[in-house]
Amino acid sequence: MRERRYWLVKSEPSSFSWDDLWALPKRITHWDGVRNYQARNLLRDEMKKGDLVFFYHSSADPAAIVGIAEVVREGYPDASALDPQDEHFDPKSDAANPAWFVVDLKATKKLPRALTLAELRQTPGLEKMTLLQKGSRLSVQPVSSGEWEIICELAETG
DNA sequence: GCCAACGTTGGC
DNA sequence: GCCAACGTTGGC
Repeated sequence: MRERRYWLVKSEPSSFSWDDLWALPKRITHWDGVRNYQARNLLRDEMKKGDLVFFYHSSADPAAIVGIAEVVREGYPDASALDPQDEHFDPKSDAANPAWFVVDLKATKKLPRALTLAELRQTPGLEKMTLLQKGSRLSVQPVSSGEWEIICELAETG
């Protein structure tokens, strides 16, 4: 077993929120619709069962980390890319050689309080966090174990 | 709603 | 392979 790694995924709550995930049977969803190669590589190759994931609300008021999920199934092809009826359909992808991948995420813990982007920016130790880099738009991104601990502690205080 | 930053596309 | 144009993301 490799050591557990940590991640962050973004979702716009107007399309799919933390509460939406929490309300699902088993609180599990396919993390589909990602159409960025860097993020795809993480979904396909790097995110492993048991890894933990911050759930982040983007384009929200306020933008914030709101919960923790766990990877419960590792990378497999994204069916939405193959479905012409789906808004994420990609005509360049095909079943024999899928371009896009998903993992399954299960909501495991709602944070005691939301951690806003503004608060994260003011927190020592998070200066290098991918989320906080200027122009960072990656919707699936790695979080270091140090960053993970700082953020979890922050959620328990204040 | 604005706009900066980024990724992708396509002409050359 | 370069780079301008375009579409998207996402904070403010």
